[in-house]
Amino acid sequence: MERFNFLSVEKKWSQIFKNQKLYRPKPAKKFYCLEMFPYPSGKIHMGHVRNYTIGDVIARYKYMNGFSVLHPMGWDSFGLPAENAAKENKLHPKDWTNSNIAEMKRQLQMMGLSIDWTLEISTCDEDYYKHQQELFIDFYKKGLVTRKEKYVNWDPIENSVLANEQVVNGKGWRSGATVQRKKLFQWFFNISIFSEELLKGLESLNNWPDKVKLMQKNWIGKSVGCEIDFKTNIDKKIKIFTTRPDTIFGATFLAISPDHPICENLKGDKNFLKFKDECSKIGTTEESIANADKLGYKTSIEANHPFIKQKKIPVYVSNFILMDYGTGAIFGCPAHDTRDLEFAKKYKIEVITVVSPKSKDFKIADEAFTDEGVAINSEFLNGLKTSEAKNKIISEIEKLKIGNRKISFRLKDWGISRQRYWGCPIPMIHLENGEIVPVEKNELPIKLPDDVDLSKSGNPLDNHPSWKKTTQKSTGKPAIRETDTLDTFVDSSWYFLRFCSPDFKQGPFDKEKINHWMPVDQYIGGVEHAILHLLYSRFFMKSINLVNNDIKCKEPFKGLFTQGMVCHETYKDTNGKWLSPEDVEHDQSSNVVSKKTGEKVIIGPSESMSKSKKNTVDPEKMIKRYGADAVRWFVLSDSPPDKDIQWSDQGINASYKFLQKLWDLNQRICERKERKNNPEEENQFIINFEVFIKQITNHIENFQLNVVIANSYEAHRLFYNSFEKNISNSLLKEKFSIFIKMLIPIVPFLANECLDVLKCKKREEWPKPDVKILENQKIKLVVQIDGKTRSIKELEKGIKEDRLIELVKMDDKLKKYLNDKKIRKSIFIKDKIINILTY
RNA sequence: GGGCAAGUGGCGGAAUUGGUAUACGCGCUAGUCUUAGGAACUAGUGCCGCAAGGCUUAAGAGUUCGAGUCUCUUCUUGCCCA
Repeated sequence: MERFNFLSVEKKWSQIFKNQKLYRPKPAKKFYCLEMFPYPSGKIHMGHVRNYTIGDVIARYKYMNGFSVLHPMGWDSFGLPAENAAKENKLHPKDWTNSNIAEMKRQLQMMGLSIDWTLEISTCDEDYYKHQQELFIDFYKKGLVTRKEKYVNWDPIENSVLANEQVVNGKGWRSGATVQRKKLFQWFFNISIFSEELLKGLESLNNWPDKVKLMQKNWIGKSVGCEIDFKTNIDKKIKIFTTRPDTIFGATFLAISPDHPICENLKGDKNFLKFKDECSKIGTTEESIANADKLGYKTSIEANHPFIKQKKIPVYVSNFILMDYGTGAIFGCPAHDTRDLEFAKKYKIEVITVVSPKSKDFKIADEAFTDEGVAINSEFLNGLKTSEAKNKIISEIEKLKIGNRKISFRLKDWGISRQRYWGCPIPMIHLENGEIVPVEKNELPIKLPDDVDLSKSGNPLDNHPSWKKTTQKSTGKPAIRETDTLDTFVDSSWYFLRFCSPDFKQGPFDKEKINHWMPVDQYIGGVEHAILHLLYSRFFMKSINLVNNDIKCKEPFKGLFTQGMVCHETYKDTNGKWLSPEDVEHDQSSNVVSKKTGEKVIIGPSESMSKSKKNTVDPEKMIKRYGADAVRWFVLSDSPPDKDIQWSDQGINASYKFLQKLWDLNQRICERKERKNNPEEENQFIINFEVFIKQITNHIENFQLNVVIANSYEAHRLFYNSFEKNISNSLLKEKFSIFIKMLIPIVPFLANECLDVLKCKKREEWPKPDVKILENQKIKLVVQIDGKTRSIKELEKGIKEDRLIELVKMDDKLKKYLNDKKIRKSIFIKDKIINILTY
């Protein structure tokens, strides 16, 4: 028999897939299937293969179910690596990027994806970033953009500002350099004005993983509390923020940040300056502050307790209060806050218990009680539950006009300035009088200069001899261009809109097209973007709604799926150097050894594939060796798509072997000699097959693609075993063709080729299980006696309990379990189970 | 430190959501065919036991006729936030 020649079959079908689109005419419902677009780093990796295979299964499946499917692809092509590569290889970032795109596109096209490549976009194209500059100006005019001086995270290696979320453990996420604190003028998107809406919008996202919604919720970090002004013995008040105003009667100190304005009064105090110095040594990241010893400096300032006359409260400057959060000042209630208690013990501050788990006597000893409870020792709050006490005290505070209810968010405005070359220029100009204004829209795009010197340190656009010098168009006055470029997260915050009308000239998008295709019905990508990219995209959608009042879509991604990573064992030689999977082999006694030296290799844990650990597997090599279908099959087969998957040579080999078997069976079925048919056998065969239609359909709908693969193995076995049965050729072939059709989304090359051989023309429709056949099926009823399963009986549907007990009593095998015992009770679930209980 | 997941054979993992635990795949064992097998095919494969049978979903309790699934306690791992 002829073996499956994937090389020629893939060649044939990729020509067809290239022009095959998944659109259908009008009455069909739309389905927008999108996978996160890649950064063109050079070559595709297994993570891409997994991501785009999952997306392709969904896109093709939805198409077969009658949807008109938008399935585009593009390139997230601005970013620092292009500049670094340019420095190393003396290639212009544009050339480096574009050649990577060409290479990766070629590789993606080997995979058999149902992408409409006519929609391809690249964020570093002028055609794309021109419209991004338009959006920036629109946002600016709506007050969504500000420029402010702020402490920033400065990465000394990248010579650039990092967003908070790009600082990991006090280090730059890419460079690994220790981040410094620096005060700079920066451009910001005012994402925080949407805090409440971004939080609320999460509730409508039913097709998002709960885990992602929770992460976003925590990131936005809404806390309800109040601000309270404390009078002091100097002429300034101290405004504090607290989420636990109900503990005010337990307040025994105030703590303020070393950066608090009131500290200006202490500038002459040598001890204070020494203390402040000490604080800055600890570092500025929230983590190091949380882990550091709680330090305090007792000032001479005293505050008055707002509800206890004559009570004076000491004011400490403390290293664990951040100026950025709330008002930069708190009242300390040691009894009910862990950090406050630690602080109080260290400085021997009074501890007053004001909340009790029950209403009885209760006193704090070694551990703070931070849960909700009942107020005690709190005058007019006594006996109230925490939530009631909060409301009461806040209304009291508001009555006395010493503070008010306040909702505070953790979400900060999004700093978008980057001092880099390879990014979208910010379309603003600085006039000589200090005014900063947007350029006219008809001047767009503000293009990046091609002739740029990247070898100097600092901001390349600022270093450029002439680029920044310009004039204001309306007045002819000289002006200086903004030399910061936009964070690349901006590029990816609206690309899904551009895909709906990638050639639209008059603006970022054609509203009609957006109203048709948006929202993205299914978005698929890595969980590492769970917070930032998704939050920023949601912000863009809200902002665009603010600028345009005729856009229907409020949330960009209706459905979200986050796939797991592709992992591989790691290998090190005896010198501790990383070895790639290609450098190792199994010797005769099945030890893993180095190919070069023959020495034993140390096998490390399976980790996410990365170049630094050399545990990557090249997708193109695998496709060339096993075929694209086998690679697709494997990345779906071994683990649930949302979990990590282990790449394994045995696994890909098994996939390859199975697809060969499937091909063999396909051929055998085509050449099968006719048989006398037996209606009963045929009937059973039909029933068995209908079950698979139902299972495969349900499992795709639930994203259980690994189970779809398992079902397919089983379905194959059904046909394999039915080959010798008394089933007519036409029936066997008809059902087999339906089975192969269901494999189109998973293995499009093989499935389409099989269908050609089977001479099956209609292949655009997903089969529906025959409900009648499934309903008339016999059932398998579990018989338990005293809770133990003793038999499984195949019976007609709808059998009655009495009749069943009769059957059990007569059954030779079951009789003995009943012996002569009397039946005490039986639990009967129709068509499912009977549990007979004896005395 | 806080929050959220998860823990099922030698391994990756199923389980119609409270009703046959271990589907499917890998690996392993035996056999057939082959010059050969890292090919193909057949059979077997949770644990104890010759068997009848018993035990088994991290550990322990609880609810239930019935628990991998629900509740509580403990342990372990992963992720996110600090």
